[in-house]
Amino acid sequence: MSINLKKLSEELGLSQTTVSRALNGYPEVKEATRLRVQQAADKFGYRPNSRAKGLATGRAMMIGHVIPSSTQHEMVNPVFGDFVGGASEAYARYGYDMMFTRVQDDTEESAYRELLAKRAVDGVILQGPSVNDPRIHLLNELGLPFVVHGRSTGVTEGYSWVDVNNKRSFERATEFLIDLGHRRIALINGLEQMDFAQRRRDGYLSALKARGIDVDPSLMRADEMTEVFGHHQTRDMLRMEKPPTAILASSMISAIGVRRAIEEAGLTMGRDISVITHDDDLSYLKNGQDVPIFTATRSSVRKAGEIVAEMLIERIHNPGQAPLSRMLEAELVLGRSTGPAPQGK
Amino acid sequence: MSINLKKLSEELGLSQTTVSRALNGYPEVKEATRLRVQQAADKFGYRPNSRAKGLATGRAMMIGHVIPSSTQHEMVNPVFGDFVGGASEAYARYGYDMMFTRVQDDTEESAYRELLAKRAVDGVILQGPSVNDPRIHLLNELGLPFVVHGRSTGVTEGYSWVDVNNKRSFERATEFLIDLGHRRIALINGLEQMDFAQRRRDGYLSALKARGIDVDPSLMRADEMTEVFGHHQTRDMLRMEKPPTAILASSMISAIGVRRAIEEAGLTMGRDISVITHDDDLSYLKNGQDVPIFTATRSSVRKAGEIVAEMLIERIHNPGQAPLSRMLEAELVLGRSTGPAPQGK
DNA sequence: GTCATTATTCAAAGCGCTTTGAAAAATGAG
DNA sequence: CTCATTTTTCAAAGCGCTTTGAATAATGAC
Repeated sequence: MSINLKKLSEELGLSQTTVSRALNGYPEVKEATRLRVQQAADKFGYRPNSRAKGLATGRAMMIGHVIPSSTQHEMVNPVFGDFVGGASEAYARYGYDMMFTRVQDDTEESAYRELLAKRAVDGVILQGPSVNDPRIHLLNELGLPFVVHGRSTGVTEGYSWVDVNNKRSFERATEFLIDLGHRRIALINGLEQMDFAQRRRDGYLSALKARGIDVDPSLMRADEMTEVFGHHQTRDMLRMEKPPTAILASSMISAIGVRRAIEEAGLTMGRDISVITHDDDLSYLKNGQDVPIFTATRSSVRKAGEIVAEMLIERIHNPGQAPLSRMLEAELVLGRSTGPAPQGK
Repeated sequence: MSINLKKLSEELGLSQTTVSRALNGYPEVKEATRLRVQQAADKFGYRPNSRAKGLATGRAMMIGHVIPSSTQHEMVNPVFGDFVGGASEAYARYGYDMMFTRVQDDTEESAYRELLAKRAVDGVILQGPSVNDPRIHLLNELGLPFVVHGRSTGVTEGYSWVDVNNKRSFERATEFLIDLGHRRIALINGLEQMDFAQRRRDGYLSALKARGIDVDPSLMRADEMTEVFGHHQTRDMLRMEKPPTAILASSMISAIGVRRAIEEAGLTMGRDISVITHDDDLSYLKNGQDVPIFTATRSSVRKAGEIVAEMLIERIHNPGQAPLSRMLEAELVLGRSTGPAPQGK
């Protein structure tokens, strides 16, 4: 079988204690010995068995991500890869690995309990929080370190989070459209129970209200943010008696569908109808090269993943410390999808 | 601290042996005892510590995925989420978890060695193989069970794989375009060193050759399959003296860019210029609802993930067995993006 | 050269589980 | 009621590491 600590120490004529200490950088070992040990370890390609090490230290050096299987689109979704990419960047820096557990939606709670009981992870990241997300209370109760990507309206107890200022960014986007003269502004949002969707709607409504513009519920659509959804809703709204002159979309993917519907209707985006989308700055779906295709509220989800991961590691290393939080501001980038509201409409 | 086997067995007045056996379904324990143990375990929410269990059994119940950090777009890419979603579905069925390790590109080899030496995983999945991928030899040498998603041209030793018949599907797509009267057919492919890109090109070339159509190298473009890339290359080609009348794209994402460029040029897709794309059948990026947007070679990458995972588990459970393989045929779905070649062009 | 310090090294216990080999309990044939 | 068999349970070893408390070696003051 492969080399282990016992064999390595026999090979060196040293005790396991000394070899272990040498490799883990403890001060009570002679520099010359440490060097000798190090070289032998390299030579034999020795790596401590992670399970044995974890058992002895009580630390798994592993971060858990729990993926409910039903919420296919919101989780196994376009941002997933980039978010995970950012997070894993941070994990790698601190020597952590990441683990995914897939669960049936109704067993998500027990999945967390199990993760803790099995001592499989040192902490978890909670993705895609809904309004009043019950998982937060559960995790607090369990005492398992966690950080939420997003927030959960309605939850009163403390928790650590990293979130984009969704309300502010959609408020700004809406104001911008109003300034351009738009009055009939549609919102193509993500699933209503998702917290981010709620906040974006709040921002949208708050801007309309501040400018005294009536809210038309038929201009507000919400569902999973697929391309098809964006297309479908836009086509539908363009057939209305008084169609919107501007559309606010919650993701680039749905915005692409919006664009498709606009063009199918023989209209031109940015002239006949304006579009602003949220842009997660995905690596494979850049918003154009020099000039952005869409005017957008931009915030890198990859960066967010990195920050979330770093915060979690911080919390794992300093348990008992008060919850942390970090608000990220989205930037409003101007593209070619917006223009003055057409006259006489 | 939390409950463990020792405490549980004390609680029950039984030995650890019996409790362990009862929970693991061994036959040499009285049914009444098993029931009593089971109930107590449930009551206390007992779960065996996975690291201790792994140490004792020598099995990690964990599958590894190694993600090279440079290949951002090809790995942290749109299909990543769906592929992983499918795989995790299969893992869950067999009680495995999945683990991701992020590595610097130049340390990928040592990452595998380390994974093995640390005994952190029972097997790994190799994603995104290039032509002559050196990782295959490495993994064979290490004796770590693995399955490749895709194949690697040039590698002569045996290995298990699951792949789409990329050559055949692009051959068919090209033939289809030729049948429609197209003669200047462009190929907007993925990175050249990727094996799938190579095979698709082969299929494309083979169809052209079979019909005696000259190959124009200026119509063949290859790079990371982003939206921007599809757009850029298409715009570029449309400005040629003799622009293509049809375009073959390697992914929906680039096809969306292709479409954007076509429309920006004032042309209509399906009439002025035909497009066929490969469609991974992503959950958030369906190719239209009833009528597909694009004529496409379709093959679910989610399904592929599931098959790959299942094959890997099979190999883990039966080591030493001859390599397995599975070829998936893509289906050619007809959408609105293709039509007869325009006359006089 | 001696003895108190300090620097190194070591043996053994412990992390929480599985599993081997042995012991105890139950069963049944006679 | 015995004694051989079969069931059921148990004590202890082992998985590969870290870490405690003790032992040994090196150092330096006198």
